[in-house]
Amino acid sequence: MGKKQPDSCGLGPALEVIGGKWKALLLWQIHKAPARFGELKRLVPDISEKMLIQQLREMEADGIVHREVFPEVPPRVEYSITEFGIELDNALIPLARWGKQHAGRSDGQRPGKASVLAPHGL
Amino acid sequence: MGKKQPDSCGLGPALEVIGGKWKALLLWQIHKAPARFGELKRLVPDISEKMLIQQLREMEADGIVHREVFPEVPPRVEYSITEFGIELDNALIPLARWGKQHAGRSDGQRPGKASVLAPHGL
DNA sequence: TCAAGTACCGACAAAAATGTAAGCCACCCA
DNA sequence: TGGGTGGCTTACATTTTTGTCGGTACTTGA
Repeated sequence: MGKKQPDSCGLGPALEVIGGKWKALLLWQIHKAPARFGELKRLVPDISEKMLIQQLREMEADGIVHREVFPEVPPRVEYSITEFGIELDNALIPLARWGKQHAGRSDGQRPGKASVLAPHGL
Repeated sequence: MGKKQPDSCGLGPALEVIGGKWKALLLWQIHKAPARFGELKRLVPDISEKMLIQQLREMEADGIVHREVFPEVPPRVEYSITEFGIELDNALIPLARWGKQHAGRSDGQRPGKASVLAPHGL
């Protein structure tokens, strides 16, 4: 396994970084303005703390968000988008536009799809 | 449920249509040339027949691929990309380029991610 | 001393996505 | 009559992802 097929496009790595139920939404929020943990919790009320921190950590590991701890009291941790994340964000714009334009054909959902990917306000 | 948040981007619907382990790869193959069921099976050898047909059906329901049965013998079913699918494909190009450029930072995978999304030659 | 706020961690469980394996039906060829 | 091909369908199992809930550590304020 792990062999690359000769005709691969770049969607694999990209979807690994931005796929899943929450990451796009989080990137979207963070790109609008840096935000702290609790703030994100409020902005995305349906996410559990576990998922929030998990996704943030993965996005940090992937270099698309930056985590900064301010040694204040009470403690403050701020998440902001990186240059790299901005590039990704830009690359997502056409896709977002496509989704926006064609949102609502067979809307609601296809029967049987419970929509783990982005069931929210994406 | 189903309420849209005021500041939604269009990634929700888009990821619903193209997300998951196989769809991008299938769209990629079909966009290169129309293909029949058995052909796709050969082109994407790791996919099970069940997943193949399931994803094709969903993509058909989403209007990005077209299914045509030729009343020949032996039976022939051909899957081709629709106009709508081509638009999606185009919208994916920047993302694919981003992925290609930056594939291989923390490559292999992040620890603990088993990569259900596109573990292949995407 | 007790509650509340901030930013987490981790065991366990539910839910969703994907995989396995078998079978079906119509037809051809031998 | 039997085996092979093509395009599925179905029941069941496994893997992956997401959720629930409780706990930690520190500090301020009542």
